[in-house]
Amino acid sequence: MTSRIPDKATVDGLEDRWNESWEAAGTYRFDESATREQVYSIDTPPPTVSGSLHVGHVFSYTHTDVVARYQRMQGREVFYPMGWDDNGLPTERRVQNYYGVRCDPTLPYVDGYEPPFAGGEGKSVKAADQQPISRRNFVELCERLTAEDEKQFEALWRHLGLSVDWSRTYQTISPSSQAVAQQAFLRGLGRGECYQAEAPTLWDVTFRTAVAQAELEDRERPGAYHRLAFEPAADMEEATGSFGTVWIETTRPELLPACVALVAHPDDERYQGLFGTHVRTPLFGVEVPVVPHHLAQPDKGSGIAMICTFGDITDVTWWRELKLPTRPVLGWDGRVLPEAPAGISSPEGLAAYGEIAGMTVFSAQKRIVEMLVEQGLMEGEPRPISHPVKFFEKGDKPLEIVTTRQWYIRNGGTDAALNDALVARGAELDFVPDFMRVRYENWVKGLTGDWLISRQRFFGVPIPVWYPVLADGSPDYDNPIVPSEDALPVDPSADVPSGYTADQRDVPGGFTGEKDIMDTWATSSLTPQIVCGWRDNPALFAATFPMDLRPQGQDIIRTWLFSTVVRSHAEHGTLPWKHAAISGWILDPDRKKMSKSKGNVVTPMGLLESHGSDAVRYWAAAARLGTDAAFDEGQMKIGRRLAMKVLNASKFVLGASGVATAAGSSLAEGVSAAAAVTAKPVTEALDAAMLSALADVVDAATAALDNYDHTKALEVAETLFWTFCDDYLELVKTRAYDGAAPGEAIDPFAPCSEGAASARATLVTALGVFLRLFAPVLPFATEEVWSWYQEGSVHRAAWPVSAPVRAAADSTSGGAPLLAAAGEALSVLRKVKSEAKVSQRTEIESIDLLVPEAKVAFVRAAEPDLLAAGRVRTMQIVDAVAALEPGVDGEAPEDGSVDEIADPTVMRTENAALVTEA
RNA sequence: GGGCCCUUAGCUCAGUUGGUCAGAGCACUGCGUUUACACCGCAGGUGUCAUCGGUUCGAGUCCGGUAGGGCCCA
Repeated sequence: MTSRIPDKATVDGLEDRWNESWEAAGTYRFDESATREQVYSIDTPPPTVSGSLHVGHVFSYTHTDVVARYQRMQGREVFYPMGWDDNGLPTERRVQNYYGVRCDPTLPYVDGYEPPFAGGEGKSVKAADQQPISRRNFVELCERLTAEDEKQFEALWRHLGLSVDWSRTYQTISPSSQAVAQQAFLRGLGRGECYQAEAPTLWDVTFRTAVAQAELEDRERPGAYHRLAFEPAADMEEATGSFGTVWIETTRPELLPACVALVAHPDDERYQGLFGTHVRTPLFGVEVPVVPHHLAQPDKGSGIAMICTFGDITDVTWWRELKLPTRPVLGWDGRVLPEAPAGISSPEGLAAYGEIAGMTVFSAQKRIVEMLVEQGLMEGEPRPISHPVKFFEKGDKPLEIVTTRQWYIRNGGTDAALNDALVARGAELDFVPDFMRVRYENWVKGLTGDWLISRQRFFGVPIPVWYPVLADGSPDYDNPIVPSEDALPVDPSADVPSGYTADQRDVPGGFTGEKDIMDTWATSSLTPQIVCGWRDNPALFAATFPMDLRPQGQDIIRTWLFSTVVRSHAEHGTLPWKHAAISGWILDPDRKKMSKSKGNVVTPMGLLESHGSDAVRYWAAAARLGTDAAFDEGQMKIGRRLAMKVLNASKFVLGASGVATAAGSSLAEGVSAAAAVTAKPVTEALDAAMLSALADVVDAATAALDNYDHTKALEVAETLFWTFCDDYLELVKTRAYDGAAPGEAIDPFAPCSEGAASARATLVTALGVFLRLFAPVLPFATEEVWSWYQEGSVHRAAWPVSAPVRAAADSTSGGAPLLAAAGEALSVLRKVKSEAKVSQRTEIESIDLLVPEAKVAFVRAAEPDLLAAGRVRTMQIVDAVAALEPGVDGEAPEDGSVDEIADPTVMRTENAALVTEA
């Protein structure tokens, strides 16, 4: 072998070598001068850097990379940036635990602050042990940690071989991302899509922030029904005469002071006479009406329930639709408010309230129950149940509902026309696989309110408004002061609005800054605008937007995908992308969704290092979009075997064709040798059949990839490649060597027999096609081979087209069936030796090959190659059907095979005479 | 409670519009020191296509029911 081509091929170590080379050559650099028609743009999901990457990420990002590499080879200029989602609550929590700190916005900034420790990963630090620091110090720590995380993420992605343009990374917290988020917000404010409202809001008491509908999840939690006595008020006694105590059942007796009504189903006969009359709440003695509403469930508890402001979202619906008063009792810390709500006025009521004021929900419930029991207002013991309770998906305490001023974006939750328009956008989008569209539609049609975007947190994009401070010192929320777009990004808590001076902050007649930040989705819903340069690079924006592809997980269709559609629809009146490719989950071998803990045991970098990146990519590419896949290291081993096979088969092809000899002197020689070899005519039927089959595969793989079906593309290429290695190479080996002795270097420019030239042309042509077909999935092994005898990168080479391959093959018909028939014949010749338990090198003195009639011509066409590959001296090819007729083949089977079980559609042998070694 | 996906060989999965669709690979067994490859090659058999009905000349394939698994939403 030459020095260029290693004596012993290996897939190990290719990652670092080629990553350096690609970086140096700018192989994946995006050319900004490209036009929209030339560009293929991908809206890659920015991973949350505060989490860790797991095998699921490797899986889905590989899918996207296969698309990127394919499109690049198709000649598109691929716009494939990578972002980091470092904005938001997950980062805050990680910083708290990693550095043992907590943000206290009232504290001053400390220059040169160093946290108590670093690296407290994994364990959570109790709030009491966290050092309180200023907001600016806290944000600096967030930035410091995310920068570290981002380095590690990039290293992993590079090792995996993602062909992103690493000069185009972005962060969702960067100033330019903030500016985009703020500009989009201000545009929305101008159009009325962004608005603020004082309304009941789902509230996480741990994080003390509002939470959006999309961030909710139900969790089954134990609770208990408490049966409480409501005494009739005067009007009820009058109306009903004898109606006594009304018993209701509730899981939240602590909300009794917030009770504003009782509700029953309008058709519930038990309570017909009560509607419109009043009862008095136990302990607090507040008169509340009994009202009918269809959402009341007659079969739950006693069929009549108390409405509190607010116990759950049904309470909110009742409160709104029935226009009930507001009597909140919980504050944003999750504790009972110090002051009793309006309505409680009796000394007994106020005294009872005093007993629970300031308590947590848990303690308040306990105390209320004690009081109810003492006064005989509760019947029996609490009845334990298990019921679904709303949680913030990242929280661990049940959500409360608190009335606060918040910012919203219209998303069709309150506007039927907008809802229809957004459903129509979903119909316009090409979901891969198509059934994922249903998830989008279900979500959009089921929205019950607009998108709440304000968060009472610290690390995020500030809502870019100020408010005038009125003479009484209160903010004038109705008249926000906005910055100009060219001043963005702004931090209203630090920056001063134009027309004001810093000393006017928070004083009457002055201004006050909005303290809330935006939810992280309010920024990440703008990834197309961020990466495409909407704000600051109009030429780039024109060349890349609307984008071609949004790859993402199915779990965030309702959040990321939908919110991106909402923003693009509002700002640009278009879809943000044409296609949405949805990857499935990785499942444990026991078919459960891969858990975080298990995902961490198998670290992605460990996998890549032990199997090789190409092997792991193969495993990922072998799973279809939208389909859950098993975590299967066996599949990675197969991928590794394929990559090894690519290297070894390539070594053979280049050696037997003589290209390796030329490449040994210089790459340029190798290139011209490959050109010279492939320029020779393909004269042999078997060679033509190989190329014809290959042309079919090129067409099938191309069609599959155009359809985002990387699995099919890989499968067809892989199947033919194994036929190429196992059968075709073996068949033409002898012919291609053209009499060269073992180890003898073949001169690719020297004259050779027509048959050898035909074989060599086919081998080198096929190799070039296979390498390019595999390049998107196995970028390292294919690039390695490409470098042995071709200039430039295989990843910038043109995707193969079938026409020239087919043209080279058209001298003889036969195609794939001929190749298959020759392979089958080779197989039965091998079987003779395998069953005789002798080496495949053993020669066959003579043999009869019984061939189904339809294949006879094919086998004859490949006869010389079969004789050579099978080491057969004389072979009689016989029609298998005719052979069944006694005497037609001239003799009875001598080897004892029985004709009556023979199937004339199956190729087989008879009368084999092996040469016994002396 | 509603929606979506899945159930094919021991395992992981293909099976386009109903008609060679009963398939691949892995695993397993046997053989083999081949002028690419031991991180290898060759040769082997394995299935009531979850289940029950229906449509059809014909059903893994289309329709309905049931059971199990997964996910999403109430």
